[in-house]
Parts: sequence; C-alpha cells; structure tokens
Amino acid sequence: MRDSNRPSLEDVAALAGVSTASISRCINSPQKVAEPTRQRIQNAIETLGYVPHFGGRALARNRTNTIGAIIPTMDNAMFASGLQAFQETLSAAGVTLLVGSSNYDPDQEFDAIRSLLSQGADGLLLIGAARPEKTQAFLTQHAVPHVLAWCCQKTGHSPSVGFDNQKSGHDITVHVLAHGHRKLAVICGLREGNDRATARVVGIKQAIASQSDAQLLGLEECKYSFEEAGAAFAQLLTGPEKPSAVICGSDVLAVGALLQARKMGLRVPEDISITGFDDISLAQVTTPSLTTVRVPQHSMGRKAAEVLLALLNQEPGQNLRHELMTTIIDRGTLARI
Amino acid sequence: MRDSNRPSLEDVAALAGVSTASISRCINSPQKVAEPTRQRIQNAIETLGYVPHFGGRALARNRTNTIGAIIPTMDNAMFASGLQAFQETLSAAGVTLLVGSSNYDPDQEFDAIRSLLSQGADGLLLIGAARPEKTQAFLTQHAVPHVLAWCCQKTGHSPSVGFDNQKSGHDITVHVLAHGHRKLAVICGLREGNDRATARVVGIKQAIASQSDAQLLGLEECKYSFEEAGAAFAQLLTGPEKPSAVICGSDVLAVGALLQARKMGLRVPEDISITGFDDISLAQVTTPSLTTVRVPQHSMGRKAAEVLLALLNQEPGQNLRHELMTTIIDRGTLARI
DNA sequence: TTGCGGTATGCAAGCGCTTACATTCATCAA
DNA sequence: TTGATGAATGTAAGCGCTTGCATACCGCAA
Repeated sequence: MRDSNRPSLEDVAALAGVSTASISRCINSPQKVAEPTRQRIQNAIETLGYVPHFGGRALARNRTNTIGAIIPTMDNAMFASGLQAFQETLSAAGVTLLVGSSNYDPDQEFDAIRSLLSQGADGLLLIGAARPEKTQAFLTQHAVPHVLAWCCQKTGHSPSVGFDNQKSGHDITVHVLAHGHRKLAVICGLREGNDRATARVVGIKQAIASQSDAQLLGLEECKYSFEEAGAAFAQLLTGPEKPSAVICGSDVLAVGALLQARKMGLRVPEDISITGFDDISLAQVTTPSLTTVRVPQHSMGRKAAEVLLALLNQEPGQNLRHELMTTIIDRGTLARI
Repeated sequence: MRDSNRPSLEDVAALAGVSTASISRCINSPQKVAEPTRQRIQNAIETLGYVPHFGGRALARNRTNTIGAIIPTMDNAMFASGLQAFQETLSAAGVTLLVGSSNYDPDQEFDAIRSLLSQGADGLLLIGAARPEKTQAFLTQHAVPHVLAWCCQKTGHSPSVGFDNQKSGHDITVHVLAHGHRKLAVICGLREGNDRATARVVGIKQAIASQSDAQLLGLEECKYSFEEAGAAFAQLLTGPEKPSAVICGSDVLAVGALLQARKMGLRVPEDISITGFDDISLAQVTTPSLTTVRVPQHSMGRKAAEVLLALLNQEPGQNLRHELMTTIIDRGTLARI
C-alpha cells in the first residue's frame, strides 16, 4: 500500500467537486451530508478505489481502532479458541486485533506490551494478573486501558474477565477426593510468573489439607509439553508410595501423563487416575477421554472484548469484573476407589 | 494511550535542548547524531517516558511496520503453530502482526483483507491460492505485497510458501494402497473456496485411479468438527460395500471418524483403517495414534514471514516460491491387509 | 589568515485526515 | 419584506513525525 498513486481525500474531493471536509464527514457521519452530495461522493470513492490512509486518520483522531492481545503462546490450543472469540467480537465492532506472545516470560511480555502500544494499540488484553512491578508501573503510567483474562481479580484495579483458578483447582481436587482417592500427586506448569498455575496449585493443596487422611505425595513442575509432562509423571512414580491419582494443571500436562502411563504399562484409570484442566479438544480425544475442568474460553474471549470496547468508548456503568464459572467434566480418567 | 499529557517529540526536544529533527534522527539512525547529544536525548526520552506516536510516524513514513494475516480460524490447531512461528519471526524483525479470520468464507476473507489494509497493514499473509476474481483484482489494483501459505503456486504471480496439497494427497493414498487397501472412502472439508481441501482430494482420486483394482466407495464433505466428521464417517458405512480404509483431509476429520468408529464398535485399524492430514498434536494422542501427513507448519510460518519481510524491504534476488516437503507419519491407524 | 570539506544540527515543509469555526443559502414567522 | 434560524458545505488549523535542504561549526592545508 505504498504506491504513490494511492488516491487521497483530496483526489476524491476534486472528482466529486466538494471539499475534503465533506468527504470526511460522509465517511464518518453520513447523516451530516445531504443525500445527493453523498451519492456523488460515494461514486467518486468507488471509481477511485479510495481507502482512507491509516496514519493520517490515526494522527488526526489520536485513535487507531486497534487492540493488542498478548498471550503466552498460540502453539497449544490453550488460548486459541478464546482468542478466536475475542477477535470475532472485536472485528464485529470494527476493531482490529494485534497479537504478541510472551512465551510465559515476563520480560518478553513487557517488550510485547511496549511494542503493541507503539504500534498504536488503543487497549490491551493480557493473560493473568501477576506481573512485575516494572510492567505494572508502565501500564499505570501510560494509563493503558486493558483487561485481564483467564483470571479474576477480587481486588486490584484492573478490569478482568475470567474464572477463579484457585477455586477451580480446589473443586477438581474435592471431586477427586470424593472418588475415594487419598494419595495424590500434582503436575503443574512452571509457576514462576504464572499466577494461574500457581493459584490452581494453591487450591489443590488447600483441598488436600482439609481432608485429614489425604496426602500430597509429590508435585512436579514442567513446561506445557507432552514430553515434559511425561517425564514429570514418571518422576512422581519413582517414590516408595505411589499416588492413586495425579491432578494436572492443564490438559496438555494430563495428556502427557496419560501417554506416559500407557508407556509404563499402567492402566488409566484402573491403576492410576489422571485429571486435566481447560477442556481443550485434546481432552475428548484420548482413550479414555479426560476428566477435566471446563474453562469457558469462548464466552471469556467474547466478554473480554466487550469489556475492553466499553472501556475504550468510556461507556459508564459497566461492570468491569466478570467471574465465569468452570465446570467439572466427568469423563474416563478418574476412577472411584 | 490517548492521555493528553502524552509527551511528544517537541517535549523531548525542549528538555534535551535540541530540535525535533535531532530526536527523530537519534531514534531512527543514531549514527547520525554525535555521542554527547545522543546521551542527552536518551535521558530526555527516558525521563519523559516518550514513545513515538504511531499515527504520526505512519503518516510521515507511509509505512506501519505491521503485517496482516488472515487465517480461516484459530479455533482448531490447524493453523495455530504456523501462525505462532510467523508471529515470532515478524516480532524479531520489529514488525507486528494483525490478525483477521475468514471462517473459510471468501466474503469474510475479502472484508478482512480490506479491514487489515485500512488498518495500515504493509503486507498480508493469506492461506491458499483460490479466491474470487473480486478479491484477486483488489489485491492487484492496490498492489498489496502478500504471500500465500499452505499451498504452493507453480504458476501465478503471488509468492508462496507451502507444500503441494495434491501431491501430498496422492502420496498418502499410495501409502494406503501399498498397505493392500482397495476399497477406499474419503472425508474432506468443504471444498468450495478451499483449494487445499480440493487439491488433496484430487491427489487422492488420482492415486486411486492409477491403481486399476482400487475403488473409491464414497466421499463425504463436512466442516472441520469432530461431530460432523463422525456423521460423515457413519454415512460412508451405510452402503452395501464397506471401505477398508477412510482417508481424511485433516486430522480433525480423522479424529472425528475415529471416535465415531469406536462408537459404532469398529476396531481401528483391525476393522477399518483411518488416515489423517496435518499432524497436529491431536494426532499423537488418540488410541491408536493417527497415521497422517506431517505438514511443516513451523518452518512454513517462519519462511513465510521471511519472504514477506524481504518483499517489503524490496530485497532483490529473493526466491519467492518455496515448496516444503510433507512426510508421512506412520502410526497406528493404518493396517496392512 | 583564508578557504575548503565535512560533520552535526536546525528549519520548515509536508504526510492525509479530522473538526471547530465561518460562510452560504433556503425557509419561514412576524 | 425582513431578519432569524438552521442545514449544508467550505476553510484552514492542526495532529506528531520524517527528511531535504540550509546553516553553523570545526579542523586543516595552503
């Protein structure tokens, strides 16, 4: 789009025989322009194939109609469908999505934030609530409109759309305990800088602690990959006491564990139970399919977009904290003892 | 970022005691500015927390350093990891990614193209080669730098980075035939407007045709969902003759078929073989895991970004057509007869 | 000392659009 | 008929940045 013969407002104005102001009005608030003129302008626009110049517009309006989202990764499906819903909602409102990824690294996230803002993002979608002081300060200093997703803020000042990770971790654990399991183990993602993973574990531990005869035999942290999760699973089974259930902080981890269990000749759930978290499409596909926690990704993405748009349009009286509910999906990897 | 107290170049200039031109130079080509001045400017920038204004810059330069990608959907993992690699490569070059989605609909794709361009995208990533005349004309008329991915163009004038869908469809079919299968059936995505799906089927049919005693018992088209694929699979088994192998145009379809087969009490691959396409993570997770065609998503995404960047920088002598190779991954859903 | 070449910096003209304000013109009540 | 009113349009001043050109300055050879 850098052909020098790109038509400008002026060209359209000349063709239509009106001033540039009228063209601009015709585009941005058509009702301010008389019908016949509007027709003439429309024609001129079409014959020239005129498209408003983004930079000019952004400069004059001081607004880009662009929103940035920074997600840990698109590689696994953990965020994909939430992001898809987010994008669709924005798109329907004429706003475009800029994406950046952080690879679960706070520094990379900070860079991505700066980069997206310098690319003109009017607002941001961020995952989770925990971030370094530096990042937080930057957001505050620049008064960046933003919403946090995949988490829910009871306190703090950022709008958020998500669910209570700790409670969900607690819930699934209670569910596992209710199935009679007493010797548990946990596989979770790297918790440093990842408040969702951290909160889930807190919830899990809490539930275990409140059941006097239950014990946590081991906890392994690893990256979100089948291989690492498999290794973590193997590690958990090296001790003298074997867990009867392994609670995983994500479906990706659970699937890695499941695959490894099979490799080790363990039957799931007869020999050992495994639970996941997220309910991404992987979960319904394994054999047996995964008992897991369903996260309402789609509605979360949509709602997050709505909140952010409301924020940008300064719509008053909006509820800026949305807590969505997770559900336990009972499938085949959790046995009753 | 629309706080009125956002510092501008002028503010920085005042603080540093130099002209705005020097600041601009200091940012864009530091070697043109003497060391002590540069120091002073840097300080000023930091203390003010100055960030260049995107619109101003875009206007003056007539370039946004932004690239748009329009993919059918992020919902399933089919494009996610390619997109991730694309984004990472762009990001390393200081370019930001805008995303749009088409839902496999040419009209939506056209809208997305216009929208991304009007958002200032310097170039575009598009999936596949087939698009309506209208869209094609638009791209040509506006001289939009773009690269096609997930396909490879032998002719035509658009740069492309991808693989030969037809050949890959042919290959997997030959592979199936080599396992002794003679009664085949196919499940593919909706082919209208989807040249990848179409080409794969062409390749499949071609391979079947060249083996005189092989026959194609049926072909079902459906959306990329487990449910629809399951229904398609069931449909294929209603005829008097049953296929011994079902070739699927995507892993999502294959998994849907696999799930349905199990539901119908069919053992895979003993009673019926199933093959997939794409090798997304789903494929290694099912039981048995999926025999499929691996698409080099990651290198495709990276390469596509490289080509597009070269295009934008007018780097000469670049090879603008890249054909990557697919590989057949033999896992557990294809039996030898 | 003078003049030259080269480097560091400043000046100011845009880039394409939006919008407050000014102008024009038709309409209508007094 | 006249002045007030308001709708439709035009005028022109920016928005914040880049960049070609002009200027100032320095060191050095003649």
